[in-house]
Order: sequence, then structure tokens, then C-alpha cells
Amino acid sequence: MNHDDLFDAISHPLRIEILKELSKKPRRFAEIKRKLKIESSGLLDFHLKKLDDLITINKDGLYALTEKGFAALQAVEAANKYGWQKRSFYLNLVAFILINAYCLLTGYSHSVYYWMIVLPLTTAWIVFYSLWTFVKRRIRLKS
Amino acid sequence: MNHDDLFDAISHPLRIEILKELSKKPRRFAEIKRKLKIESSGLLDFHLKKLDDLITINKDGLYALTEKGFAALQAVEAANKYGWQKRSFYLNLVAFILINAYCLLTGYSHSVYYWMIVLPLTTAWIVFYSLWTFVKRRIRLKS
DNA sequence: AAGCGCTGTCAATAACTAATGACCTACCTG
DNA sequence: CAGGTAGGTCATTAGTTATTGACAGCGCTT
Repeated sequence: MNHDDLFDAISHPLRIEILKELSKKPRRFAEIKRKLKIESSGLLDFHLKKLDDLITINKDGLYALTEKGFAALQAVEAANKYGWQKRSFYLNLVAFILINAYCLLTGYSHSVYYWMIVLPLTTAWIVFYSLWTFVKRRIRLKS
Repeated sequence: MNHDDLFDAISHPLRIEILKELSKKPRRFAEIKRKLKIESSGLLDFHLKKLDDLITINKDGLYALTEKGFAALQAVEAANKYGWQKRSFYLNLVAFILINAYCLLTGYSHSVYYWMIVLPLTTAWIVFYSLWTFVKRRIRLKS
């Protein structure tokens, strides 16, 4: 698999849209044209040719994704997911703070269970989750 | 996160190489130039400018990946992994066939354990793995 | 101070990309 | 058979991208 071509192929918004359309189901030429509101046949022809080995014409004569086409969409999805890893870290951090703040404010912190169970457990979790986020997944909070 | 820019940025082989270099560790201008055997400073300058918000100059004055830069590499890796999903399916299929062929050829198939345990278990596994591969991960064996 | 390496910028140009619109064939339908 | 729709191709052009090579400031060393 050659990634140079792959990212070249998906480096235009219209082509990503075409891939998304075809991932739903194989379609005919005019169908894609209508769906994506493309005026000119030449333009669609141009982009379909650029998508070259990401799409194919299947046995029914419809445009469909090839294996490489699905790989391309998977790359798009991977990029999509990235932001969520950061957000879910913040979510975990907020939960950690809220739980402990609640315990401290309601006086539950006088109970031995807080010091023996709640605090160690939530702390262990946030430490583990931080390590996983920053070391294993290499997320950066600031650009 | 804007994917149009992102895939635009990684649609040139040299830029992917730059990202890979910077993912190992932050580097200086001339260091990247030497590592990637780039003759002209202008060329590196051009591509670094294209990588725009995928890289940044850190506090030590070195070029380093931003969060978006790591997202981009993650997209590249996702595309890389794609081929292996197909290969690992074949590997599983071969293992399934070998185990069962071994049992049949060595006469172990006369044992009730083969029919009660080995065959059901390996069959269940290959059915599950096939479903996961073709339905959930949408892998296509033929382009 | 001269020379070298680092860190770039800039102008020019070749090559490529995106978009348009004209054109074409084949098929169907009234 | 005229007209519409499907399914494209092709030439042209404006705009963008990639590459080269010249140049320049800064800091260090000899």
C-alpha cells in the first residue's frame, strides 16, 4: 500500500465526500453528481480519476470503494477521533475532582472509607489514565 | 479540527517523512535537512510552512509536533495497519485449517473431544473472527 | 577579521490541479 | 423521431504547488 498516493487522493474535500457517499453504498455516476450537487460532469470525472485505486466499478457497473478506499476512510476516522481522546481525559479529570470535592464538602471525608477506598481508588485511576493518555497515546494538551 | 487542511498537509511524501522525524524527537532546521537529505533550504522551508499547524517551535527553539501533528501521524498509522487486518484474517484461517487437518490426519478425530471441543471451538472462533473482520471492520479481501 | 555552519527568506519557474464548458454516445419514452 | 437522461471524454485555463538557487543575518571558532 502506497500512502503517498492515498493521502494525495483524500487531500481534497470533495473526494472525501465522494468516499463517504460510496462507503454507504455503491452508486452510479449521475447519482454521486446529484448527491454532492456537482454541476459539471467533467469535475466529477476529474475527481473520480484522482480517486483511481480507492474506487472501482463493481459487477453491477456501480462505483464502489476498494480495500484501499476503506483504508482511506479509516484514516479519516482516525483523525476524527483524535480530539476525543483529549476531551475524555478532561472528563475523567473533572469526575475525579468532583467526587473528591463532594466527599470533602459533605464531611464524608471524616469516614475512614474515604481515605482507604475512595481517594486511593480515584487517584490510582487518574494516574493510570493520565499515563495511558500522555505516554501510550502521546496526547498533548497544548499545541 | 479541519481534515481538509490535515490531509492536504500530509499529501506529500516528504512532509510525512518530516512528521515521522519530528515524532521521534524535536529537531533543528539543519538536522531535518541532513536526515532527509534535502539539498535546498528553500524546499525545507516550503514544506515546513505547509505543515503549518502540525508543527510548532518549542521552548528550546526546536521543531516539534503539535497535537494535530500527532493526529496526522495517527491517520498515517491507521492506513498502515489496514493491510494487516486482512493478513491476520488469513493467518487465523490457516491456523483453523491446520488444527483441524492435523486432528483428522492423526486420527485424533476419532476422539469425542475433537467433535465436542476442538471443532466447535475453532469453528466458533473463525466465525466470530470473520464477522468481526468483514462486518465490524469492513475489510474487503478483493479490491 | 575571515570563514563556516545554522536558520532561514525570497523570486522565478516548471509542473501539476481544479474547474468549466463543449461535446459525444447510448438508451429510453412519448 | 425528437428530447431527455445517463455516463462519460477532452481541451482549455486559472490558480496552486514543488523545486531551485541566490542571498542574508547571526553566532562561533581560528
